[in-house]
Amino acid sequence: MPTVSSEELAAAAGVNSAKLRKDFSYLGSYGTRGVGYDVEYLVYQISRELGLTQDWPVVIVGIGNLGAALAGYGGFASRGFRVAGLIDADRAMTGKQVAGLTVRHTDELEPLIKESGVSIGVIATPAGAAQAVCNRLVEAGVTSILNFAPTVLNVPEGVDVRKVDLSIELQILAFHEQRKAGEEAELREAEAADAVQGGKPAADAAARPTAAKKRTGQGPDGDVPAVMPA
Amino acid sequence: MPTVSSEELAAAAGVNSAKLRKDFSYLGSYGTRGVGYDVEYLVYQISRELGLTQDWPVVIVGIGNLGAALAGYGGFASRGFRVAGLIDADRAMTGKQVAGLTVRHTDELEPLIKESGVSIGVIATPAGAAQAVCNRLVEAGVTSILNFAPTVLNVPEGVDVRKVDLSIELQILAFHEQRKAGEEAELREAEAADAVQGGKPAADAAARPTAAKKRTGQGPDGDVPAVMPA
DNA sequence: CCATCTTTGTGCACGCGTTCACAAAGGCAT
DNA sequence: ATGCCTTTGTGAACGCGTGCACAAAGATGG
Ligand SMILES: NC(=O)c1ccc[n+]([C@@H]2O[C@H](COP(=O)([O-])OP(=O)(O)OC[C@H]3O[C@@H](n4cnc5c(N)ncnc54)[C@H](O)[C@@H]3O)[C@@H](O)[C@H]2O)c1
Ligand SMILES: NC(=O)c1ccc[n+]([C@@H]2O[C@H](COP(=O)([O-])OP(=O)(O)OC[C@H]3O[C@@H](n4cnc5c(N)ncnc54)[C@H](O)[C@@H]3O)[C@@H](O)[C@H]2O)c1
Repeated sequence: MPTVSSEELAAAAGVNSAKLRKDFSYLGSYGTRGVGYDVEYLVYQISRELGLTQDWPVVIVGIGNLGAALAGYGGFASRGFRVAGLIDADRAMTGKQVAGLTVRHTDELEPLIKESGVSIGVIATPAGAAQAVCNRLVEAGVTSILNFAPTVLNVPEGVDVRKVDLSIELQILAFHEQRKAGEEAELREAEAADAVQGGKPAADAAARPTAAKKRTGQGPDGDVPAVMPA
Repeated sequence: MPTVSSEELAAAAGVNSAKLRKDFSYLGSYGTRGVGYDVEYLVYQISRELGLTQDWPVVIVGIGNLGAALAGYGGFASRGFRVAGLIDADRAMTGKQVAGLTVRHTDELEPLIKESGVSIGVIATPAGAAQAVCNRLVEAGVTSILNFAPTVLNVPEGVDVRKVDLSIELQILAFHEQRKAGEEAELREAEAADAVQGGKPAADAAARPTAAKKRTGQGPDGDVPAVMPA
């Protein structure tokens, strides 16, 4: 398959083809009208733009359950990331082999960063230690941080932080789950109310009516979730 | 601290106070003008709205490095999530204790979900197995899925999927990192160009001029990242 | 060489989330 | 009781991303 059209790519990615073309247009005009995009060339251009053609050394701090899993994760290497070092404060951990790498003590954090030219740090320590670790990383020259600890990190301007909070991910799912349950209950209510005509409940459920529209005064304080955007 | 103002909360969270008030208003009018919000009451209302007052049983499928870390993570229980069961396809894993729970074989997936009333599933299997696992989860009644495998899952309508892709998180950081480097380089160029007057480089850097504005024709194909929104 | 057909690149409009700004509400001191 | 001061709740405006629709471009066949 030497070329692809924006339509095909959009269908595969589940997005609008116009959006996809507009996004590509920011990278330049790499397509050929009437034909589509040259796959190989496009992959290269996107890779280059995303920085995948570079080698990014990364340091992981906090080699506990999560840190160890991350250290051994093969999916990083394939995207151009290389684990340059593993750091832990626990002396018992120091020197141990994790995923083929030797765990080094926190004391060696700064020299490691400077020697390896690390600019991306991953924090997988307990929440209490995260800010202190963050400060040391930034001080040593790290300008991008991926934070797994459930804390908001304060960093100087010019430093990027991305936070991955798995509890919040689950909470978001639970929130929608609760809403789904509430909608269903309300639907059943409505069904029972006008049970005169034999409606098509399945079709109604699929049509997703804007249920729970207004706070229905049924509980003392409204046990049904309020309506908010998205 | 019995009450807080929207201004205080907004500062702590790093958002606009008007946005925060408008968000709260979707839950109802729980504030008192001239005073602020009653902390205890607000916490309860938000918890209830988010579904934190409920108990959410969760099943984790794929007890490898990541799955085991998740199983042992204490941060879930504190938000109302309870690991109802651990599932793995590897017979060697079956029966083993992980984080105080016994790993059960994939055969027991359906009965586990039905017995425990699980509606949220976590997929931590290799990418190749993810879709099959997803299908079985959905078939058994799970309507929310947290997916760690680097694959796009196809699910029927009414099922929510959230995907956590750690490689993409790193890629986003690397992308900004690359852009920062490009901006700096361009800044140094500009500095060298009008080095006639002794400017204040530090202040300039802080002001973050919209550098890299247009594709500067310096490389054969532009080695500087293009400009795109956000 | 011209006509036709496909697909790109993009101007424009729409919709939604965010922010501004202010009237209304309530506490509190006099 | 009255007036002042603080803070909420929200209408209106703004900005930005998304999607529509189409002209321009280029390939392809006659
Ligand atoms: N395990 C999970 O699945 C999971 C999920 C979501 C979030 N998290 C978060 O990730 C972080 C780590 O989780 P975990 O389960 O791996 O915890 P863990 O206790 O297993 O590991 C923490 C590690 O950090 C090390 N450490 C402590 N202080 C340090 C410091 N100042 N410098 C360097 N290393 C230090 C400890 O020695 C330990 O090895 C926690 O903040 C946790 O909330 C974990
Ligand atoms: N380890 C990480 O830090 C990390 C980071 C990002 C993403 N991921 C992704 O998470 C997934 C798991 O990663 P891992 O490092 O834990 O891998 P792993 O190989 O250590 O664990 C995978 C586990 O899944 C089990 N499994 C395989 N097929 C199964 C099936 N059909 N049903 C049930 N269980 C099955 C295996 O027996 C194994 O125990 C992968 O998709 C990986 O790409 C992992």
